[in-house]
Amino acid sequence: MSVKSIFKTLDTLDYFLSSNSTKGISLKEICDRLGFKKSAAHHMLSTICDKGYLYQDLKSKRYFLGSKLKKFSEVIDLKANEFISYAGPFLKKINDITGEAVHLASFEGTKLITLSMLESTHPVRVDHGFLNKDNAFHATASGKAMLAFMTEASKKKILKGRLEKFTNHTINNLEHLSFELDKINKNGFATDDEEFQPGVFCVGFPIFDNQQKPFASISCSSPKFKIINDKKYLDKIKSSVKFSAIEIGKYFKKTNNKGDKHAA
Amino acid sequence: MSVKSIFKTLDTLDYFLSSNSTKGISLKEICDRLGFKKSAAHHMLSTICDKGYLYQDLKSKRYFLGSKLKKFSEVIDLKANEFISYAGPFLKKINDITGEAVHLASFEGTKLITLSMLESTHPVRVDHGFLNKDNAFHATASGKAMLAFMTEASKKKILKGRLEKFTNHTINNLEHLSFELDKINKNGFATDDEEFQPGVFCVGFPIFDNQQKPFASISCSSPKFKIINDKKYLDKIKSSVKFSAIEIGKYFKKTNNKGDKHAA
DNA sequence: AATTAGGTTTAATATTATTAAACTTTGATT
DNA sequence: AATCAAAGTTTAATAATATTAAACCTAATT
Repeated sequence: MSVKSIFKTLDTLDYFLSSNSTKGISLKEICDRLGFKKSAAHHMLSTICDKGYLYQDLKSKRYFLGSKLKKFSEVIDLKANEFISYAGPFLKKINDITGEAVHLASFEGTKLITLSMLESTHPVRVDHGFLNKDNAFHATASGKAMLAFMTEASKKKILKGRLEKFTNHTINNLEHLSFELDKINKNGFATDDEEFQPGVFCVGFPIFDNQQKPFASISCSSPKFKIINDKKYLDKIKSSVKFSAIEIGKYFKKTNNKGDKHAA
Repeated sequence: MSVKSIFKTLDTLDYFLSSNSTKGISLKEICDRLGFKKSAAHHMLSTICDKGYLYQDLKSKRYFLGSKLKKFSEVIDLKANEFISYAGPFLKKINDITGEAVHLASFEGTKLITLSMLESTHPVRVDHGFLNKDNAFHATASGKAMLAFMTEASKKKILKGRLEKFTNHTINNLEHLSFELDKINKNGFATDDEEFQPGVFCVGFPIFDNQQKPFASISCSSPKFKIINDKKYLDKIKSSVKFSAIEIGKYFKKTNNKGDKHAA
C-alpha cells in the first residue's frame, strides 16, 4: 500500500525534472498537468518549499527546484560513476562495430535502470527515448540477462508484480519466463525479440561483479529486419557485446571494486 | 498548514543526505533517528522506493538513495554555478586579506541560502558549520544586507514568521529591525554584532543584479574581540568586502546575465 | 474602475495515514 | 540443526490527516 500524498509530492518533483522551463512552474500548470485541485496542491507545494526542495519566487509566485536537490548528486555513490566511465569505451566499441544503439543497464532494488547509452549511428535507427524502464525486467534483453543469473529469491521479488505486456511478443507468463531465463542462464546471453518494442531486436549480456553476481548488463538494439535479412549480422552483434561485457566485468577485479550494494 | 507525511518524507531524504554511509540505512535506524513507527515508516519508504527516489537492496533490505536524485543536479540552473564560479576569486581575495571566514549567500523564496564559503585561516576561528540557515535573514549580515534593499512586499513576506532569537543580541522586534534595515540601506552595508552567534561579528555587503535588485551578498565573520581590540581591523574588513561585492556585481553587466528568477 | 485569472485561506468532511499486534524472515547462538 | 532474537512486513481498526469547495485576496488587464 502506498502513501498517496508522497506519491503526489514525488510526481511533482518528477514534473520539475522533466520540465526544462527556466522561469519556474505555476500552481495552475502543476494542477492542470498532474490533475490536482489547486488548494490541495498549494498545501503540498508549501510543504515542499518549507523543506527547501522547491521554492516559490516572491514576485512571480512560480515554483522552482531548490538548490538542496543539487546536493544529492554530491552524495550519491561515485562508484557507479567510476563504473560508467570504465564501461564507456567498451560501449563505444560495440557502437563502432555495429552502429547500433547500446545500453548499459543495472538495477536498484527491483527496478531496472539505465546507466548510460549510445545512440544508433544508422539512418534507420531504433529510438528508446526513455531511460527509466520501470517494470521492464522481463521484457528487455538487459533485464533478462541480469535476472537469469540472480538467486531465486531475487527473481521472485523482482517479478512479483504483474508482468506488463508491452507488445504481443512480451513474455507475461511466469512459467514461460522461467523457462526463458533458464535458457539464458545456459547460453550466457539474452535476446529481446520485439518483446519491448515492435520491430526492435536486442541482444544482452550480463556483467558480473567480484562475487560472480550480475551487477549490470549491456545490450545492443537493432531493427528486426536487419537481423532477418542478414544472418551473420546477429553473430557480429553477439560477439561484440560479449567481448565488451567480459571486458567491463574486469573492472571489479582490476580495481578491487565491489558490487557491494547489490544483492542479486 | 503543512502536510505531515510530506514533511516526514523529505526529512527522510534529508537524513540520507546527511548520512555518509555507503552501505545504506536500515528501517530501524530511520525509525530510531527520526522518531517514526516502523510500520508507518515502512509504508513511507515503500512509496518513496516506488518512485525511485530511494531503493531497497534485495538482500540486506537496507535503503539507498536512488540514482534519480542525481538527475536533479543536471537540471538545476547552471546560472547559479556560473555566478558562484565568477565570485570565487573575489571571496578568495577577502579571505587572503583578512584571513577570516567568507560567505556568499543568496535566497530562494523566503529562505536564505549559502552558495559558497571559505573558512578562516586564523588559529582562532569562527565556525559556522551549517550552510542552510533557515529563517536567519534577520539575524545575519548576509541576510540583512539583502533585505535592506528589497521591496516592502518582499521584506514583509520574508519576515512574516516569528523572528527567532539566536542570541540575546538578535533583533527579534519588527520595528527595531525596520529601523536597522533603513540604516543599512543608507550605509550600503550590514553588520551582525553577535546577533546570530555569540562572539561573532560579521560585515555584509549586498550584490545587485542588472536591475539593481539584491541578488546575493557576501559577508566576512570575525571574532568580536578582534574588532574591539583593533579599530582599524573593521575598516580593513569593510573595504575588502565592499570591493569584492562591487566586483561580483559586475557579473551581471559583463555577461548580460540576469537575476531573472529572483524577485526582490 | 471593473473584470478576470491566479493564488491563498478556511472550516467541514471524507479519506488517508497510523497504530498495535500478529506474522515472517533472517541471522546468530547453542 | 534447532532455537531464539532482531529486523522487516502485513493487516484491519482507528485516529488523524489531507482534501474539498467556497470564499477571499491580489495583481494584472481592459
